[in-house]
Amino acid sequence: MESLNGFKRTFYCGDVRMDDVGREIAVCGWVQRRRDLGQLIFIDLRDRTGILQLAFNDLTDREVFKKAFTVRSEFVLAAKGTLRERSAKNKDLPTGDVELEVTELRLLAEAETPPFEILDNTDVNDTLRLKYRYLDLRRPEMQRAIAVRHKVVKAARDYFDDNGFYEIETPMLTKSTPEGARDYLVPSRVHPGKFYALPQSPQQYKQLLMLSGFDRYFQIARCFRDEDLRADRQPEFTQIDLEMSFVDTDDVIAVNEGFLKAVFRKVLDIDIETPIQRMPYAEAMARYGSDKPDIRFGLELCDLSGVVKDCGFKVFAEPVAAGGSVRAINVPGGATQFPRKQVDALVEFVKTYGAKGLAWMKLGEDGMTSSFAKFMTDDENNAIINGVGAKTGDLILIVADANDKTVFAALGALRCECARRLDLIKKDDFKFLWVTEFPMFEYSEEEERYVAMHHPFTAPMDEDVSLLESDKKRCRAKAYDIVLNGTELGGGSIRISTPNMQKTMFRALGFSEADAEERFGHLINAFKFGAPPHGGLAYGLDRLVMLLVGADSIRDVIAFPKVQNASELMTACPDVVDQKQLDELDITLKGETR
RNA sequence: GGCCCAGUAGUUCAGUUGGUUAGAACGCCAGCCUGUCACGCUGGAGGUCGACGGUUCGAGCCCGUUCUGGGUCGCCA
Repeated sequence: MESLNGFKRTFYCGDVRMDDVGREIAVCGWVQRRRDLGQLIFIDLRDRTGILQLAFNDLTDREVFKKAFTVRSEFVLAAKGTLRERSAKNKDLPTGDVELEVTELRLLAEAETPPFEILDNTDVNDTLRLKYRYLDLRRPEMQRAIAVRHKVVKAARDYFDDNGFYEIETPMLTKSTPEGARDYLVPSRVHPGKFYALPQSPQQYKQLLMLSGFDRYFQIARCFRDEDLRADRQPEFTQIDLEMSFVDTDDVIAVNEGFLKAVFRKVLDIDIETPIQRMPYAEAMARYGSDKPDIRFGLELCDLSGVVKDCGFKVFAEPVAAGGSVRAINVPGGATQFPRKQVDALVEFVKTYGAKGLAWMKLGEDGMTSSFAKFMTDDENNAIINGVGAKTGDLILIVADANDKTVFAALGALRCECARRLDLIKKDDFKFLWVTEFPMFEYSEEEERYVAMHHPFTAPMDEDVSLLESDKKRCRAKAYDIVLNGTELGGGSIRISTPNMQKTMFRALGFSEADAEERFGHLINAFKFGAPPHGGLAYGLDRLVMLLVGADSIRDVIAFPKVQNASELMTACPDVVDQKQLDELDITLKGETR
């Protein structure tokens, strides 16, 4: 192999054009492909910008040609020569009008045949991709995702700097707070038996920064949550986190609409319309069955509780009587587009969300069929049809449950499933939505108490302060989420900034004063010294990038992601450690673990 | 913790009712080829059918267990 030995690259492969013809240029990169025509060899050289064709001719330069003959896929080359116009052009390639007539070639590294081809649109097993992540990342698609990620971060730094925000780092080794997600714990050598926690978010620190007078803060913050993974959830992820002083909801929203505008302009050259539509949580649930509705398509929910509350069909009447509801989606054209088999699949689909079943009614050309017709009178059936505004050819899908949460969960998911099956979703459409006025509390079956829906530092809406302790179910918070195409991109709130309100909040959550002091004493104490009204928001950077590049999995926008069981296939971590390390940390493992 | 899906050549897949020597494409190797660009042509190598156990005269195929990966419910203040 040869060394660089003074070789200087003058161009990236993807950057050369007709204007550069005649120039002596030098490029470096990996061999995408070699085409051997006998006395001619072409090599496609790839770097992060694209591909440039290198040309070798046995008759013109025998020595260089012989070298090119030994080259294989993924070899690392440096090539110098004169750029010339091609006799046969490739209009599919940005550099397709030109090629490099190589006069000097250096083989910087050989390469074994990779376990999979370095190509876009290859559907290689995830296990293999992740084990050889460094090869997977060579694919142009992945290079683009990582580049977009960089652009978003750069846009964030530029935008927030332009708007008077300071970027401030907060600690990675922090105190464990049992509310919320499970913490990743870090043992302390200096304090045997004690543990740090990796941050789930910089929440408390950024609030303290407001109290310290920094007024506007942002951070590209790594966050950690020891919970199960999903297609859009990793245990280690990145937030674009921000906080502002002397603001109310409208101020935070305005700054963030500016930010989203800037990002979409810089990354996709798309103009987002502002102001972005806002919708209270209650309306989002009622119309879409979700607090992060995808508003690119209709299929809205319809409440049939009033229509069916006295009907003869127990499956409908009883849940209403028990305080639940009966709701429906009307799928236009569904009667013809969903044959019986697909409807059965939808029935199974809603069961995964806890629904006991899915009642359906088809308004076919040749009459009505339904899964419950025999339990209903004609008038009752007609009331349902009129209730949802169905026409001939439509399919009505109904979920009934004594618990509204189940009805919303099932229909909210069903709505999206139907849209997917009917191909109603345009992938390049970006529909933003602010969801506002979230409930302050939600009831935790597991803990048998009300817990903070957002977090315990969220301020209640001014008109609902009196409900904090008297009517938790109806109490709303100054919390808002930014939703894009059915994905929660970010969320935030106006925070509690007075010790009294914070105490009331902890009391409402059922913390004793001692509990609150133990867990959040530093914050309560700090607020005694003058906290400005403040609020902020945090984006999931990974999700934002996912949507910008149209990726289906969050793994495709993270350079080195974890798999479903939270391990990393390339380095095979987590892994066991030496006994010596454990001894230093005063940690004993249960026998069966090792 | 629950449910669903997948695992066959380096890769992506096919493999009929359980039946002779498990196939294709791409990739890889060799030869030929002066304008290719998914080059072409000819030939070749390459398999623990994820693993273990069972049923059977006989298992890639059926059954059980398990491993790996994916999706999802719970969970994710």
